[in-house]
Amino acid sequence: MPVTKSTKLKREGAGPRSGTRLPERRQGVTLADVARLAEVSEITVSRILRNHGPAAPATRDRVLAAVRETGYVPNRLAGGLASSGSQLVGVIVPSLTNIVFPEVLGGIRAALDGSGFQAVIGVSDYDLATEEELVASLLAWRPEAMVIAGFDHTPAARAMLEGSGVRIAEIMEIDSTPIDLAVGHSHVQAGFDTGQYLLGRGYRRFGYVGHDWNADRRARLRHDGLVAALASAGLSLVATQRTEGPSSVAAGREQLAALLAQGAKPDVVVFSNDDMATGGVFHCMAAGLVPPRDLALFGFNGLDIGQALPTPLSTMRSNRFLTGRTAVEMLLAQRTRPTQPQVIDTGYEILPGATA
Amino acid sequence: MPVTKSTKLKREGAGPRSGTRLPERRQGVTLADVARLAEVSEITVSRILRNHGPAAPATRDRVLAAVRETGYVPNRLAGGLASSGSQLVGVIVPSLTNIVFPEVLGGIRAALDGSGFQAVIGVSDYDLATEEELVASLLAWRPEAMVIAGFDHTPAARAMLEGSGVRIAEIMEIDSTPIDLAVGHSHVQAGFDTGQYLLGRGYRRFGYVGHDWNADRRARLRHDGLVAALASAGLSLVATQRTEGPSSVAAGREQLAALLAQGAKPDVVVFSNDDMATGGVFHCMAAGLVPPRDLALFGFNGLDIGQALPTPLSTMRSNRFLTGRTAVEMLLAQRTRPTQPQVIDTGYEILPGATA
DNA sequence: CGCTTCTATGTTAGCGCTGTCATAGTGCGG
DNA sequence: CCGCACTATGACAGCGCTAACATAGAAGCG
Repeated sequence: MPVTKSTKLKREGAGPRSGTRLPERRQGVTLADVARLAEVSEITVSRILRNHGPAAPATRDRVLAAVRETGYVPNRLAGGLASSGSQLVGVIVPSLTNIVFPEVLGGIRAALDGSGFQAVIGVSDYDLATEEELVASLLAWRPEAMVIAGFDHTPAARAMLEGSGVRIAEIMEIDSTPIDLAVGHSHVQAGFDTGQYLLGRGYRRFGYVGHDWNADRRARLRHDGLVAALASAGLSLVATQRTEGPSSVAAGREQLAALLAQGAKPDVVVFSNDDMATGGVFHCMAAGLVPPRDLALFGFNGLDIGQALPTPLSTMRSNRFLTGRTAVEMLLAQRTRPTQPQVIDTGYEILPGATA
Repeated sequence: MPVTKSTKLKREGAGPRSGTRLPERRQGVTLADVARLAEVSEITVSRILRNHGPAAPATRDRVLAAVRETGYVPNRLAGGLASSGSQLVGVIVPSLTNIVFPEVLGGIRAALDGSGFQAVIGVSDYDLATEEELVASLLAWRPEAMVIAGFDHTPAARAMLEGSGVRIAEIMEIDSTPIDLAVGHSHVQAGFDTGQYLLGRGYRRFGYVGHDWNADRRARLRHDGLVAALASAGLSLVATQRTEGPSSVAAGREQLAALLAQGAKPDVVVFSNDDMATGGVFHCMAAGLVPPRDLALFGFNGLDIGQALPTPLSTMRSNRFLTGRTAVEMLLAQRTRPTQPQVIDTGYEILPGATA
C-alpha cells in the first residue's frame, strides 16, 4: 500500500524534516515552513523579511513570530540565485599581516555598513597566480563589485575581471590606467616628494633600505620616484640594501645594519615603509646612533607604531581607510562601468616627525 | 475565464535572454551555453568541471575548450543550492587590526588550502550585537563550518550557532565549555604562569597596565590569573592602570607613564599584551629608564615587534597560527558534531627576552 | 454606483546548477 | 553471441527563493 501522503506530517516546531531516510538532515527550516506556520504564502514571508512591498501589520507580526519560533535563517544561496544579486563585494588584498590592508578593509567595511552588502575577502600572498585563482573563485559568487589591490594581474585574471561586467576598483595606487576605477595615490610622486622634502632639509647622501620588489611593486615605484628626485638634483643613492623577504621590523633593523656596514656613510636613509624604518630606529638605538643627529631616517605609511616611538618617525602618511571607503562608495554609487576609467587620488602628507 | 497560460517563450540560443526588455543582461554565460558549444549535455559539462564521474578524453577536451572560449565562470550560488553544500567556512573575529587575528586567519587559510573550501570572514569590532548579526549573516550562506573567536555570544547568536547543526569551533581560549569544539589556550593559566614566573625571578611589587576589558575578555582572564598567582604568594598588585580604548602602542606608552605617576614604585609591570608592553618600552626609553634594571616589563603574545626591540621584550608566546589551523583541521576531519564538546590546548611558552 | 486606484496577498515560472536514475555503447568470458 | 559489468552520457526533477504578473478587497470619486 502506498505511503500516506497528504497531511504531510506537519513538522511541528523546527527540526529536521523526517523524510523517507535517516531522520537527520542538515538544516531544515525553509520559507515554506515559516509560511505554513504563519498561514500565509511563501512570497508574503519573503516580502516581509525583505521589507519589500506592502504588508498588513497583523500579518507581519504573525510572520515574524513564526520566524522566531522556527529559528528560520534565510538561504542566501537560493535568494541570490533567484534574484541574481548576491549582495556581495569581492575584495582581494595581498596580505592581512601588513597592517595597511586591514586598515583598507576597515574603510571598505565602513562604506558597506548599512548597505546590506557584505565583503568577501581573498588574500593573494603577493602571488599573481593565487590572485588569479581568487578572482575566479570570488567571481563565482557573482559579486556586485570587486575591489582589488594594485594593477598587476595575470592576463587571465584581467580578462575575467573585464569580462565579468561587474564594477572593479583597483586600489592603493594610481600610477597605471585602471580597468574601471582606481583609488589611491601615486607612489612615484610620493617617492619623488620624499626626495624633494629631504633635499630641502639639506640631506645629500641618501641611503635606501627596502624589501622584496617583486611582491611589493608599489615600494619599487616609491624608490623610483625617490631616485628621480635625487637625479633632478644631480645626486644618486650612495648605498642600497634590500631584503628578499617581506617587510618587517626585524628586516629593517638587519638591513640598516648591513647598509651601514657597507661604509658609504649616508646622512639619511629612506626606508621602503614604516615597518622597515621602525627596525631602523631600533638599530640606531642599539648602536648608539641618535637620529637625526647621527643619521636621519624616513619611512612611508604613517603607521601608529612609528608615531609612538620615543622619537616619532619622519614619514609620509597615506590614507588607507579613506581609500577603502572611497572605492566602495564610488562602486556602489554607480552600478555600471563608466565609459572612461576613473581615477581618484586620496593623497598623502608628510609627517615631519623627529628622525629627519 | 482563465488566463492564457502555456507556451512560455522559449529562449532560443545563448546570450542574454531575449525578453521583452533591454538586451543587456548582467552576465550571460551559463552551463547551457558551454554545453551547446561543446555539443554535450549540461550535466556532462558539470561533471567534467568538477572531476566527478567518468568522461572520455575527447569530450573533456571539447568541453574545456568551450569553457575557455566562452569565459564561463560557474555560478556557485546555483551550485551550492543544488548540491546543498557551499564549500564555505564562516569565520568571525573581533578585529583585523590587532595582528593576532590575521595570524589566526593565516592558520585557517593554511588548513583550507587545497580543500576547495573558502573562508568568509566577518569582523565584529569586539561588539556582541555586531557578532550576532554576523552569525546570522554568515549562516545564511550555509557554511559547512564556523570558526568564531571566544565564548562570549548573545543568547540569540548562541541559539543560531547551536541550531544550525554545522560544526562550530570557538577559538583563542579554552576557559569555558564550548558548544562543539574549543581550540586555544587557557588565559587564566597563562596569567597565573606569568605571575609565577616573575615571582620566581624575584619581583614582588607588581604593576598592571591594561586596556578595555569589556571588549577583550581574554585580557581580563589573564589579569585574573596573574592576581591569583600573586595572591598565592600573599601579594597583590601595587598599582593598576587601564585605558578605556583598545590596546595600542601609544596607549601602552601613556598608561605606563600614568601608572608610574601614581607613585607606587613597582619593580615589574605586566601589560595586557605586547602592543601595550612595546609602548611601555618606549616610555622607558623616553624617560631614561633602563629595563629591567630600573623597571621590568612583561607582555603577552610574543609578537615580532616585541622581539625586534633593541631590548627584546619578555613575554609569553601564544600559537595563533597553530590555533587557526588546528581548528579548521578538526572541523573538516569530522563533519558532524561530537557528542561531547572537545577542547584542544595549543599552549604557550615564556619568551625570556631581556626586559624582565 | 460604476470605475479607477490602492493595498494586501497569491500563483506561476524560473534562477543555474547537481543528484538520481535511466540509457546507450563496449569489451569479454563462456 | 548472450548476458554482465563497465563506461560514457543524458533526461528530469528540484534545491529555496524571488520577479512578474494576477487577483481580491477597500477606498476614493464624480
